[in-house]
Amino acid sequence: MNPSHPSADDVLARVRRAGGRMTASRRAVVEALLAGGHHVTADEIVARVSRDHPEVHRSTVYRTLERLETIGVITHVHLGHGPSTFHLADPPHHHAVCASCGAVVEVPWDALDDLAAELHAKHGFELSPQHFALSGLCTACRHTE
Amino acid sequence: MNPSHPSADDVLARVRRAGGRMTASRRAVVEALLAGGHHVTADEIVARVSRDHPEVHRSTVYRTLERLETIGVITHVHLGHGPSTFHLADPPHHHAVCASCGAVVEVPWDALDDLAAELHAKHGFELSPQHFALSGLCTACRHTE
DNA sequence: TTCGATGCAAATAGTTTGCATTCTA
DNA sequence: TAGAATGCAAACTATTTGCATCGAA
Repeated sequence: MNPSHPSADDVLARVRRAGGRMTASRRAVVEALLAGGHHVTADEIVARVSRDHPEVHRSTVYRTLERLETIGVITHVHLGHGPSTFHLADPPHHHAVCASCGAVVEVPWDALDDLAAELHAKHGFELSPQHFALSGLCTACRHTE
Repeated sequence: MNPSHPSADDVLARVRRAGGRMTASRRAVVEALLAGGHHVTADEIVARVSRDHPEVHRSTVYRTLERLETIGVITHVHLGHGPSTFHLADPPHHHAVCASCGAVVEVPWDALDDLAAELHAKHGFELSPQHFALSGLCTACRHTE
């Protein structure tokens, strides 16, 4: 099992271990999540699931994502004004979003170490897994503006 | 005029200079914004405005905030899952929100300088005025958990 | 007297919830 | 066969928009 890209079975096994049940809908959602790439919105998952399982409802997708997040398989991040995006919880990283084209840059977890230290020293604030994206301009957009 | 806390007249003057008109509703919204402290939601402004001017509609509040943001008087930031919060554009600062109690810590603009440099060097990403908050735990909550 | 601003109602996006039913363990 | 999970409809929160009217400059 490759930790950077677990299979649907891996994920469902974790759900079971956490006391959850394994259903067809659940599997469909998990497969859509994994097939959707690094950052997927609930809506993209709904669309993908609907292709093969039109009976699976939006609310089931939301509830499944909530469950997966609770047991730590995924997290969600707000990349902008639109919907949340979900991604596997590992490896931990931050997000920087281009305000112009929307490109998402994944920033290694430890890039914020110094900032975290300063926040802690000066404000007593302990930085924890990033829930909101940093914003700015990516290389391409910086050069065309 | 104290730049850290302009009067309603100051703000309305800027609106006029930008080609906008000065109306009673506009003034009411601006006054509510200034009276509301550092970080106010649109809803808090609506509530405050409604006390003295019940006829002013929510949409007017949103449209006024949009106008103020366009001309650079205010900016808005997403502190969490709820509504956006608005604050005067100066001085520029970032936000760190306690995930437990919701306390907002204002982080000086230059605290992210090193991070900005690293993002730029390694990812070609140019960090720009923060639109999303950092999350973590404030001192008090860190000690009681 | 023009055109920006307003009030209202309705639409929108994203997400959540109550409830009866279904199906896994 | 208990109770977790589902599907559906409806509610909900935050925000935006179309449109006729109003009013500042």
